[in-house]
Order: sequence, then C-alpha cells, then structure tokens
Amino acid sequence: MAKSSVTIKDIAKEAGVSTTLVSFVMSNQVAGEPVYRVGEDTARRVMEVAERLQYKPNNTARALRSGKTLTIGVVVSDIANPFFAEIARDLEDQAYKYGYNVIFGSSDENPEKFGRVVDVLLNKGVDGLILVPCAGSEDAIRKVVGSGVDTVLLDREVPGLQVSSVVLDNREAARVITRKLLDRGARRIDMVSYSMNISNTRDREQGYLDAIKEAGPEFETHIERITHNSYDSIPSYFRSARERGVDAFMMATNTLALLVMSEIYKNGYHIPDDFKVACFDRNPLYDIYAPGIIFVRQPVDSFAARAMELIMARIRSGPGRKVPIEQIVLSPEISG
Amino acid sequence: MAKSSVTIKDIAKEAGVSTTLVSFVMSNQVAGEPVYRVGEDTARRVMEVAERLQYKPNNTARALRSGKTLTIGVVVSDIANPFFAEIARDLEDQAYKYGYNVIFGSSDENPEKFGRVVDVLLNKGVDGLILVPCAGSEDAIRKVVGSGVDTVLLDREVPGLQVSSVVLDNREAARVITRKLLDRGARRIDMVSYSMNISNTRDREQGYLDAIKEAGPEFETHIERITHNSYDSIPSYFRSARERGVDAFMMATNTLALLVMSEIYKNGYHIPDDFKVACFDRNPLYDIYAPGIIFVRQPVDSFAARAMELIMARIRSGPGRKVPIEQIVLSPEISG
DNA sequence: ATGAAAGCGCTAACAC
DNA sequence: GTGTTAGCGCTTTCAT
Repeated sequence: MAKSSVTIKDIAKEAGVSTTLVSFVMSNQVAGEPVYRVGEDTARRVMEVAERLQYKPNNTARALRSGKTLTIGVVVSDIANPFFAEIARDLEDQAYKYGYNVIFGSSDENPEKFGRVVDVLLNKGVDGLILVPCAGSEDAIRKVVGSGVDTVLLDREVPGLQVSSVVLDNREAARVITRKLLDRGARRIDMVSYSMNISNTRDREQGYLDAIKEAGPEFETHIERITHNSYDSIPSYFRSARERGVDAFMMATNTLALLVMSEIYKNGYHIPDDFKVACFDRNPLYDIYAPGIIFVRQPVDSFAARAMELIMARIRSGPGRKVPIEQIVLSPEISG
Repeated sequence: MAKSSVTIKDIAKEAGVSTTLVSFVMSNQVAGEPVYRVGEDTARRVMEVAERLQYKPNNTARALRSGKTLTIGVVVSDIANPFFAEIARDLEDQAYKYGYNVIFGSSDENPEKFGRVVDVLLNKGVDGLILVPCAGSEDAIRKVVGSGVDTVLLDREVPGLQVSSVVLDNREAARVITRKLLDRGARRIDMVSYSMNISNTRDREQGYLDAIKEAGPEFETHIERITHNSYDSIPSYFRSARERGVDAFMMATNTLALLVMSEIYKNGYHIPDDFKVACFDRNPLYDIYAPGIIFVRQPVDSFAARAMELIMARIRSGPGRKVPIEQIVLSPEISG
C-alpha cells in the first residue's frame, strides 16, 4: 500500500461527524448526485477536510465490504498484437468513464494459460470479464459463464454458448476485400490464414470462398494455413504460390500480411504491380510499405465501447439476470 | 467476485478446529514448510476439507488484514512494443515463482498517463512497483520512491535518484554494433534515434559517437532524431541521407529499424548490398527481411529475473530499509 | 439529516 | 499444538 494513510475515521473526527456520513459523501461525489441524506454544508465541509488530509479511499476495504471492486478483467489473446494493444487502451478509457478500472492478462493463444489468467483475475476480485477466446478455451469460458460471472466475449465467439459478444462481420469483410482484388484484375488469389481453430479466422476463410465462388467457376481457391508463431514455411509457400500463377494474396491478419509482403519484396517483386494484396487490420508500416494495399479497418473503438456497455449493463443489473444475451456484429470499413 | 464462496469459518466448523488454525494451514501450504504450530494430521485434515469444499482464499480480505496483496505493479512505456510485451510475459512468470502476481499498465510514453497509472496501481494495493520511466516521468517516480514504495526501474534509469534499476549497457552495445558496421566496410553511418529524452536512447547515441570517434577523424556522424509516433519525416530523411552518401544505418530501436528498412526496400535498394544496417532488439521480421542485419539482442529474461529479484528483496526486507540500492547493468549479446 | 453498530473474510497477538 | 480475541477500513442496515 501507499503510506500510513488517512482513513474516514480521521476525517470524521476532524469534521466532527460520523464515519457513516463521511463514507456517504466520499462514495457519492464520484457517482451521480443523490443529494438526499446529506446537508449541503456538511458535505462541503467533509469534502474539504478530505481534500486537506489528502484522503485516498482504501479500495481493498471497500471491496471487502461491498463485494465490488469496480474493476473488470480483460484477457486478450496476444497483448503484443497492435490490434489488441489498441483495444486494451480503448477499454481502459471506456472503463474510466464508468468509474471502473481494467486489469489485463494475455493468454498467448494458450488455453491453459487462458484458464490460469482468468482464475487470477477472478481471485483478484473483478466484477466482470471481457474475454478474447483462443482455440481450446471453450471449456474455461463455459465454466466461468456457468458460475455466474458477468462475461462478454470480444473479437471471437464460442458457438453454442449463452454469452454476450462483440465481433466483426468477418465473413462479409473478407468477401468484400477479396471481391476488390478481383475488381482490380486479380485472377488467382490465395488466402493466407492461421491453422488455429478460431471463429473469426474461419469466418474470414468463408468470406474468401464466397467471393471467389461468386466470381465464377473458372477461379480457383487455395487457403494456406500457417501455424501460429512458426513462420519458416512462408518462403517455400511463396515459391509454390508463384509457380501456381498466383497474382494476389488475401491475408487473415496483419502479422501474416507483413510476413508475406516481406517475402514479396525480398524476392524482388513489387506491390501492387506484381502482386496485389488485401488483409485484415491496419499497421503503421503499410503507409510507407504498401500504400495501395486493401485492408479491413476494424472499428476498434466500437469494439471497446460496445463491450464495455454490455458488461456494465450486466454488472449493474445485479445477479438477477434480467439483461438478455446480446450478440453484436460490427460492420467493417474497407480502405484502399 | 466468483460465487457464494466457502470461508475459513466453514472449513473450521467442518474440520472441528479454529479459524486460526485453518488460516495458518492455508497460508503455509503455498510457501515453505515451517511445520511448527500445527499437527501433522490436523493439517492434513484441514487441507482435505478445504479441497473438498473447494475453498478459495479471499484475497481482498487477506490484503485488508495483512496489508500485503502479493501483487506487484508494472508500468511499461508501450505494451504494444514486442520488447515490452516479452518483458511483461517474463515478469509474470518470475513473479509466479515467488507466489506473486503482476498487474500491468502502459504509460504510452506519456508522463501524465504514467502518473495516473501508477496511482491506480498503488490504489489497487500493489506491494511494489517495477517501472519503465518515460520522458517527463521523473517527478512522478521521485514522489513514489520518496513515499517509501518499493520500486525498481527497468530498461531506463533516472539519474540522480536513489532507486534500484536494471538496464542494458546501452552505450557499449551501441559502440559494438557501430564498430561492426565499420568492420564490414561502412564509411558513412547515420544513427536514427528518438527525440525523446530517455536515458537508454541517450546512451545509445553516445556509444555510436564513441565508435565513430575511435574510427578516426575522417568519419562523419549524423544523428537523426525522429519524434515518437510521427514517422512521416522518414522518406525525406532517407533521401537526404542518400544524398549525403550514407551507406549504413544504426537504429536505436526495432521500430525505427523496420521503418527505415521499409524505406530502403521501397526505394529499390537492398540490404546489405546497398545499405548496411544495425539496430537494437530483435524482430520476427528480420529473419526473412534482412537476414544479415546486425542487432543487439537484449537479455529479456535477465531483465525480468533481475528486476524481480531486486523488488522481492526490498519487499521482503520490510519497511526497515536494510537492502541497499542496486544498479544492475546487463551485458548485451550481438547477433549478425 | 445524521449516527451506532455490525460485520465483509481474514490474520496476528496473545493466551493456554 | 490450538483457541480467543481483536481488528484491517470501509459500507450498510436500522435507528433516531
């Protein structure tokens, strides 16, 4: 803890009132203004004393007594990914508006770690959970939701589970950017994806297939599934793609995009002259690297805002589950 | 919180002992084995009951009573940076070994946010702080350290402040890689750095200057300082560098390295034929992007391990400041 | 409009 | 070896 801190008792004594009153004043200065139950002047005096004594409420005591920590736990799949890093930032800002804090964990796409991190957060006493599922995390999520913890899923969903979620319309987004590649003259588009079994990746693949199918039977498809974090296979994959006459790539993530684009440049080719490229998510490197790239810009701020709204609604409704499950599907913006 | 949880009281009743005993058993099963004060069989019985009832200790109550949260707060300067993302992971693992948890915040290189995040962590009741300073965070750090919170600085230091720290020998590392560029035939090396006033960046610049000076008076130096997160100036800078006959670049960070390397490729040049490149920190993209690149590999695991050792030593010594301030300087490894 | 009193779940003296 | 007794700082009935 900080230091030999000032307590409401000190303030009560100093202001000549009861601790109850101090408690009340301190709790209601942050939130709205239910001015009943406290005299204008008394309140002012208490607040002034609190200010002067540099009173900082002890959250631990608050939490113990009230059962609420005003903290929500967030588990992302990979905090090093710019997409999630930004989500994290936005969630923090959103939470702040509600008078809440956020504490983070990263599963690193590992279901065991996912479970551990969730346990740690729960043990720290979070009031709710915002989770980005990873492959294999279904059981852990089911357990948490089953135990009555307010939960919202982000970016990815778990089919067949009664839980609120905020995801992108991945299938449609993938369809649109693939279509755009075709419109720009691509005749043979490969999709580069992950082998992980995750809802959004699967949906993106589906959208790719949709677009190619719509284009006509003369167009072929190929989905190259890369194992997460083992990218050695990319050079040989690229060679084979070239031999197959591929003239465009659609990537499921910006990491994959960067990797494939690097390979393209490394082999002396250019974008978009030699290969056209489309992908998901923005990256600062695009600007100077591949100005003409087509990409899906996910509305990160909406992800954060909607997720926070959902979780707050659940938390505030209390254990009397009156808030219905809600599945929010966000529309993508396309750039390039 | 989780659910209608089981308390030590329940266990005490069920096992026919006092809550004190239960408390003692629960607290000492995690840590070492000071077996005094508890009967072999009683202990076993208590643990068995705890197990059966699925007892989970309430950390909030523990924290309130004991004043310790077994949690340390970490503030990094940018959680989206792979270097810090890995540090974060390692710190988590290290903390786990001591029976501690870690909670993160990111300052985003913004001193106001730095202060806010530190306050939030302190308010949540962390037992200690591991901080990556950012430009302008000196006052906030001074205040925290002054108030007696156990603190360790990581990656960057604040000169003239009595606080333990773990940093790389940045000056020497920079000198070595610059020297290596010279050995490989570079005649005109520019350094690309940040304009932020941060100890490690300054040290790296110094090391660069050292190496060039050692090489002889016929070698010129140029340090290009980029403003954090505004990279539009890079193309024009690159043009000017080319005109000045620059044949090698030394970058202060991997972000800068990626940006400059992209610019090099974009202009149709190659590494290392047209330009030689050296930089700090590893990046997955190097492998396929610039195989011959020279880079400083920071011993991330040592950063985490040493920092955790220092903070634990301080925490365990209690408020009776017997542990001396320690400045740990790690040696770099050079690759390429 | 205000206060007294009872704890939240746990740990730490201090008995025995 | 084990139990009793106090609280940690705060919120929350329930009186007044």
